[in-house]
Amino acid sequence: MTANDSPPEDRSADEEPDRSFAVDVEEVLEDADEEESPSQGLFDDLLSGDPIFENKEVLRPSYTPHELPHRSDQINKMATILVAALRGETPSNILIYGKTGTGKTASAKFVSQELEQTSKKYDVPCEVEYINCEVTDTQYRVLAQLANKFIEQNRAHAERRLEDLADLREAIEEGATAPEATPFGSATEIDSRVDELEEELEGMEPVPMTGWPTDRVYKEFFDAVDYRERVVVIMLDEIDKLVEKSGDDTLYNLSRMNSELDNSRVSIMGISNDLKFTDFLDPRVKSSLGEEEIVFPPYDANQLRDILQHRSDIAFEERALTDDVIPLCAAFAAQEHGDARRALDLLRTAGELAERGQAERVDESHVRKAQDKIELDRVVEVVRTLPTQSKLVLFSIILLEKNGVHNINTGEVYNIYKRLCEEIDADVLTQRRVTDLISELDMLGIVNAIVVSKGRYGRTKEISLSVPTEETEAVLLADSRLSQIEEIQPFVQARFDN
DNA sequence: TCTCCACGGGAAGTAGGGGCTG
DNA sequence: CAGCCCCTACTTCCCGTGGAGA
Repeated sequence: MTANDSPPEDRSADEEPDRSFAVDVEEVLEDADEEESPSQGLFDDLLSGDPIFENKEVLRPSYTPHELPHRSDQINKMATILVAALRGETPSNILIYGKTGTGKTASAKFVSQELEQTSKKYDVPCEVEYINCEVTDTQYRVLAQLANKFIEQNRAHAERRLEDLADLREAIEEGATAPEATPFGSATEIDSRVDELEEELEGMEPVPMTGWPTDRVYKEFFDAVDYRERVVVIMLDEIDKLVEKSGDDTLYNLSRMNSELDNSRVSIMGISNDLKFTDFLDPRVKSSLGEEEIVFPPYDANQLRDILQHRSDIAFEERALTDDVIPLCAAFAAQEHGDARRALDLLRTAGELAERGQAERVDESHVRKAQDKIELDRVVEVVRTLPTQSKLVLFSIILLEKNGVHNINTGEVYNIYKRLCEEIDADVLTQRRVTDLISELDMLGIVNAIVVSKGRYGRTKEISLSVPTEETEAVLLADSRLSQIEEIQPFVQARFDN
């Protein structure tokens, strides 16, 4: 991962139709053994049926809709605050709260797009930078990423100026007298300006992703922002993750920047899933960051229905859905705390299942199947990408569960875990560490661990699996290291009998 | 009522890998 | 190269703690 590999131009290419076709091919091949193979070509059958989707992209989470039903209040409030940027003033910092899938990010992105467009229209320098703090979760990385974005922009800016100057220079050389209006009357003045710019360009080297002291990165970022006059809105998505992992230093630094900047103004827009995260903040940061607060309440089933209806009109062919599909998706998602992302996912998956099953229309059964599939996919993905040590811990829990032990406690898990480690020759972690791993599994929703006190017999976590045993075990055993366990399983089991 | 189990969980420290500067 | 710095993954140390049973 290098710092300067973010060419945003690729996006349009990504969205070309043949890409989604490519995905479909994979899915078809994957399922080829399940379906009756037709006598004709592999694809003929699939193409011959009525298509269900008209534009599947609309249902993906990456899609930013042009209209966000039931969010106009929040959007208007954001716009009223951010309009200050277009007047060249510093907008108040904004904190946006709301659970996942309540349209926070979509609304914020929508508003920032509008803001940037309007700023171009009126030629006011105003930029929005989006950072997802779940990915970029340390002060260093946030600063480095911001610094690099601005450095890149500044480079582009300086390069444009250079081109302009070159044009001017050429014009002068061709004999035309430079217009009085230009500040660079003579060729020599242009040359010295060119030299200056080239020197500036030399200084604009990207910040490495690791290695520098943080204050140096901060300085670099600071200079890059202050390079020219503008208002910068920094959008920190999942800001609670950042605070949780690396404290409030980043926010403190960012919020006091304005007092030191000469040319530009910075405004922070924080987006958080967690209503209480400001409790951990320094009071100064808290008050400056929370100048304006906007809450996104969860959608209820009716609102979800509107949203789904809205998108499905674009996404699906006419009459591709039976009447009960959208209400059912909405109801399922409303149970999951009004998560619109989940609702859209459900609808898309249901559509895909119908398409694969070559059904003419999407109906209720597809939605139910989709619900199961999404849950299983999530679990499989999470388990598959677990580090080996966590896999071993999880495997220990599964072994215990399979042997009829319920309300498993930490000690039992640790004993089995130790045996497993010896068998596959892995490092044995301390019990302290293993409890942390169990807590992590709990947070991922793979196991359910509650702390209970058994009086005389101590205090422990009671652990139970919250995912299907067989499927999870299969995923674990697919790991190259864990697969060695398969043969020693009877041995481990024998330990229980004594 | 008091004890004391079997851990939970906070804090601080360490090792090792990556990367920079001079 | 040494001397920094940062990050992750872990260890060590240690101070709780809810409640069954003496």
